[in-house]
Amino acid sequence: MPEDKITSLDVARRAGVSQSAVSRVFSGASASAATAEKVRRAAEELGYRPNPLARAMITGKSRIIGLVVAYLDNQFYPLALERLSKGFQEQGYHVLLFLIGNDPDRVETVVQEMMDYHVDGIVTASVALSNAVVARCEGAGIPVVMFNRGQDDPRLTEVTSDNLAGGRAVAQFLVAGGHRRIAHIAGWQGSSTGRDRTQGFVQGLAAAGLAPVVIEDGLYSQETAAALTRQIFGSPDRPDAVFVGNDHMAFAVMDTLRFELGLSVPGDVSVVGYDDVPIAAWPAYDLTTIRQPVNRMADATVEALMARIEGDGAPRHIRIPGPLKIRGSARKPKGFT
Amino acid sequence: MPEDKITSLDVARRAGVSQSAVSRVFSGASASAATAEKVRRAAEELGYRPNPLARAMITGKSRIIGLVVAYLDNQFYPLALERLSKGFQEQGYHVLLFLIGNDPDRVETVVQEMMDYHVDGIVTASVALSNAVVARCEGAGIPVVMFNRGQDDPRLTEVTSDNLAGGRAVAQFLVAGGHRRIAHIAGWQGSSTGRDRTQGFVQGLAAAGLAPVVIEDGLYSQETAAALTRQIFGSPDRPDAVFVGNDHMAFAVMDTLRFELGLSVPGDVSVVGYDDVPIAAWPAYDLTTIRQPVNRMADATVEALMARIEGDGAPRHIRIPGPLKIRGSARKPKGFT
DNA sequence: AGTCTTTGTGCATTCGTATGCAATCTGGTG
DNA sequence: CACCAGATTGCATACGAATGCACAAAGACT
Repeated sequence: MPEDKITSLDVARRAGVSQSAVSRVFSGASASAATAEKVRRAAEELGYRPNPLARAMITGKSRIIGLVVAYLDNQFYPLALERLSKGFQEQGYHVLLFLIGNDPDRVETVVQEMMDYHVDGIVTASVALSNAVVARCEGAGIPVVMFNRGQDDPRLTEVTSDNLAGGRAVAQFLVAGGHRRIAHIAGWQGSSTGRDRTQGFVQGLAAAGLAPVVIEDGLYSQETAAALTRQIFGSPDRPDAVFVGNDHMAFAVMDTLRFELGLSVPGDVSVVGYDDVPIAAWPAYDLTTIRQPVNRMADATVEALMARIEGDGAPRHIRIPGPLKIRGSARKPKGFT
Repeated sequence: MPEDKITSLDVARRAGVSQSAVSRVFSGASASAATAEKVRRAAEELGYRPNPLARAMITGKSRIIGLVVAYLDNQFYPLALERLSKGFQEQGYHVLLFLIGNDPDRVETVVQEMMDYHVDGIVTASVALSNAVVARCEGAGIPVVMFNRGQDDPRLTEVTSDNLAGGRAVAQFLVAGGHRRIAHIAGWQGSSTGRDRTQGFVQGLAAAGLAPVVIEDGLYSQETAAALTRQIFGSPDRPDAVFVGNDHMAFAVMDTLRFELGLSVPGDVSVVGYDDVPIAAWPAYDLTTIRQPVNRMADATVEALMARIEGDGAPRHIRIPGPLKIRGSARKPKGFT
């Protein structure tokens, strides 16, 4: 098994053809059946594999996708990452992963590094992009798709679920359940998802002539959510329902309600989340929530990025609807199932 | 802001030096202070950044690490991934991520693809490697570190927690708690972690003159674990304690015990897990478990791989101890806290 | 049979950086 | 002031594959 650095030239020699012939066979350009056969055989025997780095240098296409994620501690992101990664691999691309925490400066650095590697495209998951960064990618001809975040930039492709509609659906559901004193521990208001869910929710309540008795920003943090829960539900005139900006915070809210405040869910308080991560279906939580279709969102992301790389397609804003998933953490209105 | 393809030659011209001078300044080779200054200034003005692909072609070093993971649905892995990724980034390396599910053939393919990209090193997380694959990496001079899995191959560096000791600790704890009828829903016996934990556990019980009343392979699957729970704890002469091969299965076990079988944990059954993922600390589970120090394991992995890339250091087997984390899901022996 | 296409092939060059070698320069020393 | 060691620098080439161009071969057609 010959292992050391077989180049196209080696193959060419063995097949009795020129190096360019080998290149053409492997890059799909025209070649006669006879030549192709000889080349393939020789390549097989030598264990030749084209060097993607060399190829990238000439063509400018690396077949690498840059993937930027802030954190992985919300189950939604590992799942998205999994699907995205597999999707790109199926398309013959590879994934260069960057985890940046929430340091906005890191984004700059990281985008720069991706451009150094001549990535063919970039996916950002729940990461905001400054105008300068977007402009730079645009200038370099690198398409960018934002996953699960929107910023209304016409140069960007965005894939989100319909957070506005989701928020509204939660409002309707809680109202239909007879709740009138409803609190909202919101998703981080610095993010489009957080804002949209809140906005939809407020609209939905308004349509019923109601308003949240309290709105606080949970910052997508379990600690913050737990603290807010103590504050909001610590007194006797507490609300009897709460819409929480994502599932992970909702779990913290439920735990705090049940194990610290001794309240029953949904007996004393109805809780609704957002995401429908797998944990939401675990019996311990059995959380009513809006389903974000991760897989469909990831697939759409892959598809959209591929389209932009191939050249077809302008930036689009893709919004995927997410149904309400009714479970046991919130009082069920009659007629709902 | 000049954005298009600035090369070292452009910088050279502007700085009035040769291209090689530029190269030397950026690759840390010798250069006079004056030249370096001129070059840096010119580079700065032009917005020049060295092309890592071109560099990789010459040097054979890509500064890319290949990272292979099977799944991300056990919270342990996203956390590991996060830490590993950040660690490598701090060292100036980049991470090419491969998710392979549990298809053993994918490993072959994926390793081949990593070698195509001339990765400087490979980390596999909970993935078994065939001898052929190990040999090929060895032959290509690419160091491999296995994270959280061992296969006693002297050519490989492995980082695991001390699963044997962990299993033993669980046995001692349960015995000290007065349990005598103890079941074991094991981690996948096709993995070293699963086998070692089981072996340690059995040894630990044996030391007290006991043996598990039943051992079944939970395959690291929640569905399987739930099904086994029904089977094992469905009859009146059920065990009063169970050691589960990892936390994620333990959550399913607890849910099944409580919500399907109507049993109390730890009242009727003590449950102990393995990993101490963050969810284990959530009040709904409050799971007693063996802590796998993810961060320390990841740091050790980065460090070990770096060492091997730099050339120093032979393959090592690194075993990091993991303490028992006592919470509320298992009866506490007197004297333990 | 002769000319025009079409298809396939090889030659030479290119991508952007690193590096061996030889030439030049620097400063120190006798 | 001449000379030498050491430090810098530029030149040319290499890494491995892709591609424009010119040319050769094969087929199409009158």
